Amino acid sequence: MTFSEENYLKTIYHLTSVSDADISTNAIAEKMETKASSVTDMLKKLSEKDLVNYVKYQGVSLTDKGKLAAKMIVRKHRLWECFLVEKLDFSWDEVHDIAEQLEHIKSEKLINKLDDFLGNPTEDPHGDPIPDANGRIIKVEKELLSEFEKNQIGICVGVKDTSSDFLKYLDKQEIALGSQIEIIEKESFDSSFRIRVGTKEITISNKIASNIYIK
Amino acid sequence: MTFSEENYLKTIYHLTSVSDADISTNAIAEKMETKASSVTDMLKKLSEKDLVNYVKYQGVSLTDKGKLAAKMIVRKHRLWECFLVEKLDFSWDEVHDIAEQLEHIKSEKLINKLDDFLGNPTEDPHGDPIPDANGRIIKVEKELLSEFEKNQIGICVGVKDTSSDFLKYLDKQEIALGSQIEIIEKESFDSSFRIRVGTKEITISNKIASNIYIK
DNA sequence: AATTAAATTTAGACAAAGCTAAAAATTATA
DNA sequence: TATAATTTTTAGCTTTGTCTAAATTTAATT
Ligand SMILES: [Mn+2]
Ligand SMILES: [Mn+2]
Ligand SMILES: [Mn+2]
Ligand SMILES: [Mn+2]
Repeated sequence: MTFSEENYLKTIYHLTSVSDADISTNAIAEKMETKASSVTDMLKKLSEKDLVNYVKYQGVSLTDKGKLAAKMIVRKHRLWECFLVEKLDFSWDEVHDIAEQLEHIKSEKLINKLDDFLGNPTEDPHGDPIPDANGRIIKVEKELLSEFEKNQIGICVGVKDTSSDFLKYLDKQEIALGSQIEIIEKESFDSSFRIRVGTKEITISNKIASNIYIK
Repeated sequence: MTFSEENYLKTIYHLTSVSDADISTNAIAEKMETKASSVTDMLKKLSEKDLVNYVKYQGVSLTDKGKLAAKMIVRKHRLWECFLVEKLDFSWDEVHDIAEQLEHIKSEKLINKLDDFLGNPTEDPHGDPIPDANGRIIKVEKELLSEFEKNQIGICVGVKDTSSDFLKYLDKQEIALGSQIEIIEKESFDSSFRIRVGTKEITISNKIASNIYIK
């Protein structure tokens, strides 16, 4: 399997996890910053290899084989992110791009040994679940901070947007995985929030609140 | 720089370290298990990028820029081999192929942090030197066991052949880096050796002896 | 020095993965 | 429902890295 094929599978997998319905050519093209015509070419190839169910003009979905392959790539990506943060002391906003490369290293033995070396983590540095060697995922209940109401208290357990910019913003506000967050006020006009993080009180926009997962 | 370009540079670098003279197209083709015509194409491209000095029909050598690039790839290869052996508990005969993939990961920060994490090793699991971040190499004096004479004693500090087969043979004979080796007898007929490794006495062929480095 | 052999390069082809522009199918709208 | 807009596919071209077969250059041998 080529890097490119792996990247398409991963993208389809991620798009599937939000929409459930078949994925459109354009959706893939947009997410991968490529052209629809290139996507069509690749879908034919992946279909030929029984990794996706593809019907012309009707969108695409992963086969069982394709889904497992995608999960294994996600597993590698997230385990390498753990390694970078926990062993090499990278910050959580620096690891994604490097993991994008490392996820394509081919060696089952390597990834399983890495998994053990890291103590078989179930979540990556952004709170996303890590599939095990069989593709099984432990799903954790979590809600967006934006869905919370006044006086509710929760723990930050993940982020929806994992861009470096957003993560750096959270660092600045001292919001990290494990931080306790209390809703002091919810402004009805713009749905912004007044929250308490640790000892500090801050105001965050609704856009920020809808990218933080709370439990 | 593409994977392929990096592999050519590395190959030229390794061939240079044994012969010193300009490297022939055929020598590169043989080592890379590719065709001479493919090599010619690539040499033109590398020359265009000032990574090699290439004169048609006259062979090729690395420029300073090319040599530094090659050393950085070797640095990554050997540091990853250390990681695999020391942290993930791979044996020395399993790591080369995985390192062939890992050496192409692009991130200076990653490799320097990995270097620190490993305690800045100067040698890889096969006794080969690891260039530092500036490309400097600490050369260690070493001689082939085959050059040794009766009654001499030395320590195994490296291997010339790093194939899995040879390394497994050494494992079987309980020869490892750091093993003390004493020449008991050198057979004049076939230049084979009777040696003592630790408490055991064994006989090895000249071919074996000329792939073990001793200090 | 002439001829033969070996090494090297060139020419032309191919697969992978991308692109643009045009055609076709689907969906939305008047 | 007919037309317009959007989405998707096809056709044809490009780059990278490879190959085979033919041509050229260099080296070796009579
Ligand atoms: Mn990531
Ligand atoms: Mn992540
Ligand atoms: Mn190696
Ligand atoms: Mn090595």
